[in-house]
Amino acid sequence: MSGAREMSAQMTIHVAGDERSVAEGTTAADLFGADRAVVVARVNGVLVDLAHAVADGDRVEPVRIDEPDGLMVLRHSCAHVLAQAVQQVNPDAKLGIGPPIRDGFYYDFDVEKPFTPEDLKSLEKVMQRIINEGQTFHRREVSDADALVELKDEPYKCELVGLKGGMSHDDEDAGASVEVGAGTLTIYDNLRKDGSRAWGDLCRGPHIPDTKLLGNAFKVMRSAAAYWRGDQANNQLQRVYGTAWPTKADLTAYLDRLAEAEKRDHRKVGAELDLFSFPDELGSGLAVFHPKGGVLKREMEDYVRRRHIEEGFEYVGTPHISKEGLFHTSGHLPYYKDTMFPPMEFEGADYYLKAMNCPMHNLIFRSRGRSYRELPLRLFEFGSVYRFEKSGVVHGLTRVRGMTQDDSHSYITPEQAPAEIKHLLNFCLGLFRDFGLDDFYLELSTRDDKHKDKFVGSDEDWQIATKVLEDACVESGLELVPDPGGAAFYGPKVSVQARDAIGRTWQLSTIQYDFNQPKGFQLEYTAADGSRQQPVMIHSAKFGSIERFIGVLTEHYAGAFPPWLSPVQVLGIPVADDFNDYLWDVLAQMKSQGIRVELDDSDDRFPKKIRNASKSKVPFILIAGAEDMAAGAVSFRYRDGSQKNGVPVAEAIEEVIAAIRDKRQV
RNA sequence: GCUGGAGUGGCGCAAUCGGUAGCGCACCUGUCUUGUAAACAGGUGGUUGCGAGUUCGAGUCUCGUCUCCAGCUCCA
Repeated sequence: MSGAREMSAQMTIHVAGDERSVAEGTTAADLFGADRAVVVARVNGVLVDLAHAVADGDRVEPVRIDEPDGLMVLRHSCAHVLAQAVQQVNPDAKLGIGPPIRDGFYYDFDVEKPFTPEDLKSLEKVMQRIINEGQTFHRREVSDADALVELKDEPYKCELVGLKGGMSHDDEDAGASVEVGAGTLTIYDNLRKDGSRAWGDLCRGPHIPDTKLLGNAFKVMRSAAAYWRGDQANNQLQRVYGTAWPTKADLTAYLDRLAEAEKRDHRKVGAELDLFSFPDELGSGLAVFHPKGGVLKREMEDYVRRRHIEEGFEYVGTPHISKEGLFHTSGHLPYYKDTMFPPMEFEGADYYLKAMNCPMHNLIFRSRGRSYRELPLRLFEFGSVYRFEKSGVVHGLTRVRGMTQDDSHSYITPEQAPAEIKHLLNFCLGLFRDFGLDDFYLELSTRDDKHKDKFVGSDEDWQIATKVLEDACVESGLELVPDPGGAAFYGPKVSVQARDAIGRTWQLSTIQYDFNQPKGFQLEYTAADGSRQQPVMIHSAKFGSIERFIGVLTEHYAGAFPPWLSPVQVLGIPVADDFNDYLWDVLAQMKSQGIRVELDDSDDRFPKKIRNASKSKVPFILIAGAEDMAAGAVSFRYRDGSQKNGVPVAEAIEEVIAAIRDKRQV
């Protein structure tokens, strides 16, 4: 190093776009170290430690702690501090992997006893001490053989060393790539101020220069079990989740966001607003809709049904159960049996609750000869399906065992596929906008080529289907995220993901290209030349499930639904009993025009009625007292607490009607 | 399904070392009722999720089971 300096050989590099001449041996820290907010560098597109020495011709950019890559590194380094803390408290804990994730990080450990909430609290204290020590991260290259010797007490790390090179995509997904990259193995040592080694971990890096940067803007969140390398067949490790941010204020803001999400939780809001419940007596994952939730559900269904018909769908109806043969033909019993409820046997046949509507729609298609002139033939219904979801995954309305799909099947010629998919995609997006969601991206789920046994159909069929879907996605201009291995057993799918009011994403629509069921059901139509041809079918559920969508909307609006969906649209509150009749007369006029109204004629005093009304989140509170009555008027109180007094009755009615008609939020 | 946590009136919570279940809201009754987030008084309601066990005695300890929560694995 000093030799190089003496020679003072110069080299040319590009720093954040500017060409600069620097001495050989210059590190990223030399270039950016003065700014503590710069935590790592990007050299020729690759993230490296600040201690990394740049080479002639390198393109070097600073990476700040608050940009996405910087946050990932910060969180990854925090995961190391957590692991150090765990091994300090429990030297027998074996290390799994510890990657950064969205908003935080986790680290997996093999420990005798799972972590208790108290353990997590004390771990946080130990972490804080490590951070306050100002330990520095140092990268050290090791050979595979040396690594295996050094890590002889870390069986999981050794396994990762053995995997290096032959790493599969699954492992990358599971975060293993954070520990070992494709190239030389590296170990990161944490050194104390006096230069002694506090801890070390097999890791690809890079890391922040020192632990001080973590400050007090981190938190250990929770622990849970996780399978080693994400495989149910492997050991369960104890995973500790944490979060880390550039500043304490960022951490607080994040915790506030979590609190906001909790406040919006549809299970909580649904109970508060008397929308739906999940009676134990029914069984797990089965919801009942109360009158107010019933209004919401009916409004949605009525609108969605009408829109389907306008878009060229035909409304059909099918039963909830069927003899097993049907689900053999469709492929569900061979490929999907675990997710179906066990059969009930009677009259010598096994009957299954349906998990999908498509087989029954196929029977409708097949009920008579079909002409090419009928295509696209689009069958649609609100189909009740039942799925035997594993007990641990059932969750509110978003993951249930009994649900209503707004399910349709388009029977088309292969040539019609691109146009039909585009049509469906636009239809879905339009529906979401009507419901107040307007931020989307697409996910393309394809077959996992390594597990072909989970999917039916030839390579060629899959290739064609995938290409058609992908083209439609690209053409939509929306962001497209690949999801390898996520396809249905009978074909690839596109799903529409929507972001809600607080930025969370939900999977809603799915559009699936299916060449298998037409084969299985021997569907055919007569082409123009008189030949018999096999149609392609496109499955599409716009909201996925009505139940889930109600859950999503409840959280999106935090229960304050736009007037057209609100169970009660106008709630009348008289200033005193004497105005009950006058106010009811106004409400009755609204009611006769289809507006959902209620009058609070309870014995409560006026302020209490206002409070109750506010908590119920009705969009329009209508107030009438002596002044209003004298003027033939009413007063509005809106959800934000604002007020509009002395509105002539006719005007008030028009205001409410317009808001409902325009599907406006108020 | 797996790991951990938790189930106490409709909802939110309390109950010390194991000593026989209490509060607020809601609900019911009565007296009230005049302009923007809680009038006052009284009252009803619980086999502490369910079933065993330990104990003189179990909300509390043990086992089983069901349900919920967090995550894993899956998925609309």
